[in-house]
Parts: sequence; C-alpha cells; structure tokens
Amino acid sequence: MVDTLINSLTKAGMRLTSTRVAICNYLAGSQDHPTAAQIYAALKPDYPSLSLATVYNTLDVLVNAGAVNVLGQIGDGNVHFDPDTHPHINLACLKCHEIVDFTSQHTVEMEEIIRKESGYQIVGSRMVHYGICPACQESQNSEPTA
Amino acid sequence: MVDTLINSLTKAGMRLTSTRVAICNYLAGSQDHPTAAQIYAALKPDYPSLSLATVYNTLDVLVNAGAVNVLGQIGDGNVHFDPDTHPHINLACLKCHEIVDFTSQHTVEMEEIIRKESGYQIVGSRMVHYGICPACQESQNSEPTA
DNA sequence: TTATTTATTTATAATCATTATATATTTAGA
DNA sequence: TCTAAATATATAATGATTATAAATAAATAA
Ligand SMILES: [Mn+2]
Ligand SMILES: [Mn+2]
Ligand SMILES: [Zn+2]
Ligand SMILES: [Zn+2]
Repeated sequence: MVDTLINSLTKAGMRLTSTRVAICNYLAGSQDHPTAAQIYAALKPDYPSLSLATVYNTLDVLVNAGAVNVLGQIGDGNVHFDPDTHPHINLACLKCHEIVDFTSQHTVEMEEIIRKESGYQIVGSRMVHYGICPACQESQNSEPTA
Repeated sequence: MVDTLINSLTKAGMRLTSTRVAICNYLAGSQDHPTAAQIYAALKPDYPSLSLATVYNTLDVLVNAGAVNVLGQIGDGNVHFDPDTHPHINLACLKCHEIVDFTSQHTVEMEEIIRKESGYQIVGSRMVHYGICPACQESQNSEPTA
C-alpha cells in the first residue's frame, strides 16, 4: 500500500517530494526485497537528479516508522528491505540471493504474542531463514565436485 | 554446547587450533549475542597473538555449518551472532543494542514446517524483532522533549 | 510578485566493518 | 631434524553506508 508508506512520511513530519513519493511507489509496487542500490538504479532513469543519499534517507524514515522492514544481508554485501510488513518468513538463498516469502499461521500468532507480552515497543522484524534454494541445490549436484 | 561447535569445525575439515577452540568456548559459554569485535576483545588478553581475521574466519565456518546464526545489525554498525540455534525470537533494542531471547512454541513448530515444506536446504535463521526495550522506553519518557 | 527563510537534495568526502593478500608461524608427517 | 601443508597474523583493499557542505526547491511573508 502506497498510502501506508506516504502516511508514514507525513506523520514523521516530512514533505511529500516527488522523489520520496517515487520511492514509496516503487516499494509499494514491488513484490520484491530490494536493496537501496536497486531502488536507486530503478528510479534514476525517470528521476535523473535522484541521489543515493535520498534513497537511504527515505528508507531510514520508513524503517523507523515500521512501514518497511530491514532484512539485512544475505550473503551479498547489501542490506535488503521488505515493503511487506505482514508477518511472514523470508527464505533467502545464499547462492543466488533470491528471497521468497513463506507464510504460516504461526507467524501471525507469534507477532501478536510478542507485541502483547514482550514489553518491547516493536518497530519492525527480520524473519529470515537462509540456505540454498531448490534451484541452486540442483546446479550444485550437476556441477563437477571441483 | 562446545561439542557441537567443535564438531562443526572438524566436519569442515579444520584443525582444532587453540584460537579456534577458544572462540568456540567463548561462544558456547556466552548467553549473549556477540559481535566479532567483542569476541576478539574478550579473548585477546588470554590469546595475545589472536587476530581479528581469525575470529571472522572461524565465525564464517561456524555460520556456514549452521552452528551459529547471524542476526545482522541492530542499529549499531555491527553484525551480531547467536550461538544459540534453538528456534527463538531475538528482541533487539535499537537504543541500547541489547538483545534478549523470547521463546514460544510457535517458533519450534514453524522451524519444522519450513524445513519440511520449503524445499530450501536451511543453513540458519535470523529471527529478530527490533524496537525499544522497556528500560529505554522509561528513559525516553523521563527525558526532556528536547 | 519578489524577497526571505526553511527544508530538501545533491555531490562529495569520510567512515569503518569486513574481506583479501602476502608473509610468518605452526603443525604433521617422513 | 627436515620438509611441506595448513593456519595465523599483520596489513592493505574494498565498498556499503553515513556525514557534510553547497545547491536547489518549496513555503511564507511582505
Ligand atoms: Mn518478504
Ligand atoms: Mn538469541
Ligand atoms: Zn538460489
Ligand atoms: Zn534498550
């Protein structure tokens, strides 16, 4: 939802500049787990004046507002973000660096329990299981044992 | 369990040198979520020749073996590790950078489901909820609104 | 509208955790 | 002991992120 993201910027007292809105639109439109550099590269053609700093700054605000989750690195040297804050597990492949969502009712219930019982003021979450995806397991087997 | 950690090194075909064992002992003894720098600082007095590179290298092996989990950063610029690989949620405070464990039966069941149904060859996990801990919420309230 | 202030963006430089490399050291085995 | 392989160290290189200062854009007032 773009609305949620844009709302977060407004609530944080920030102006809705075109680049900030563009970043929100990109995040809302993506079913992906992009890095700052990916967002920058995707928007640069349409917003030639965009700087990487603005991407980082905007992401920072969204993360602190809990509108976007930070998943962290997954073997590549880049922090991945998740615009989908619904409780779910992210399966990350250490080889091809793909991330796919894995939903389970457990996650939803656990989220509730944590927010109720932990005493923490929860901002966001980072639910990642990392390993080797089915496709990369295949290529592992077919490749020579070097 | 030191045994598990040391076993991982052996299985990876590594010799059990004193520094490697020391790192394993430190990890096994800690109920904490240390960074590479913290491990280095803790062991340096007893192992004056220890280098940070060895800490990073050993951690890398342990992580790839699934004997230690990488939680990632929590507001400070340092990657935190978790020697406790039992399924649990890590509650991280973005202010004081403390991490506490939060256990729930949901986590255990979910772990099983993921390993069974995802098709991924799971190496490790990173189950973090980040926010503000109770103590830091207090100090927030008592401090002037700047 | 025009001037004035404030917020934002950009471009650039600085930071610093992590990784890579080359040399020194240790270990295992003959 | 001697030799070769593995390991550790010290150091340098990398590169994502952060900080800074100048430029631009937006809001407000006159
Ligand atoms: Mn996701
Ligand atoms: Mn833990
Ligand atoms: Zn893969
Ligand atoms: Zn705290």
